[in-house]
Amino acid sequence: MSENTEMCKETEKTMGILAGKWKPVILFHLLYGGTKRFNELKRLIPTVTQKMLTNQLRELEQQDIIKRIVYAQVPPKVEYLMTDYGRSLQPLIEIMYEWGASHIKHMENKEKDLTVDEKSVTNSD
Amino acid sequence: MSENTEMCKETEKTMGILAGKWKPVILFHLLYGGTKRFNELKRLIPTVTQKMLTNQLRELEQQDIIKRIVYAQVPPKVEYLMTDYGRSLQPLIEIMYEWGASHIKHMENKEKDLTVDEKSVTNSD
DNA sequence: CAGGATCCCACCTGATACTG
DNA sequence: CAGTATCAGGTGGGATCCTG
Repeated sequence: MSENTEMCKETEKTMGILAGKWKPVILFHLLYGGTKRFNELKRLIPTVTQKMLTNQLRELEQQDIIKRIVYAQVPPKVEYLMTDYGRSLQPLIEIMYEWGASHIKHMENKEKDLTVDEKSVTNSD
Repeated sequence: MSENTEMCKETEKTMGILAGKWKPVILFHLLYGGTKRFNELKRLIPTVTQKMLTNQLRELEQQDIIKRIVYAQVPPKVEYLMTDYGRSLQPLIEIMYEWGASHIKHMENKEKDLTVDEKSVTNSD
């Protein structure tokens, strides 16, 4: 964890995996929801477009985070699931989730502070 | 940590903080190197431009992650440091760092695997 | 020293249409 | 079903020049 050695390429690498608007959401669903088909993910993430979903899934696949299984059958069927390696991201996703949750509260409290700063301070609700 | 509740806005919030090419690096330096002046950061991150450094610092400041202290003096002096709240990101940055480090090794090993896949498999080194 | 202002481009993102 | 192809828009990021 040295500060000066060629800056922290490690955190950048991690960001390289997580960067991309939909990747954390995809990982979240695959981690906690298990194997999913393409359209299942699409339903779970209604605001994503096919293009972007495909895009992000491909990148995660190339990075060995998720696995893509194609079934050679007439109604195409493709499944996505976490690789063992991808599962190592779970603690990170979990921390991100928890930090995000507390961050949301933090911001809400800041709002309140601004709202009540003119009211009586004795009211400690 | 439910899967279906309005998708995981929490992880997205966290990404909202960390997104930006230079933010993790900046946070890394401020977390482990302490208070830094503008040009100190610029020296520590040689490939960043003034514009982007300013940009990312401003965003982190607005998000209450870092604090910007301006000294009203003739040779301008501005210091940046983590807020108490920003410091709560430390475990996250640390996990990102560690995961990134192991990821780099993981990828190096994949390269090696591809290199030796034609050699004798009996060599279990 | 610590930026602000401008120009520029690549790529990220999205909507729509089409296909094996 | 699970994409691909194409077009269009917005934004992140970078280079350069200028300033209090």
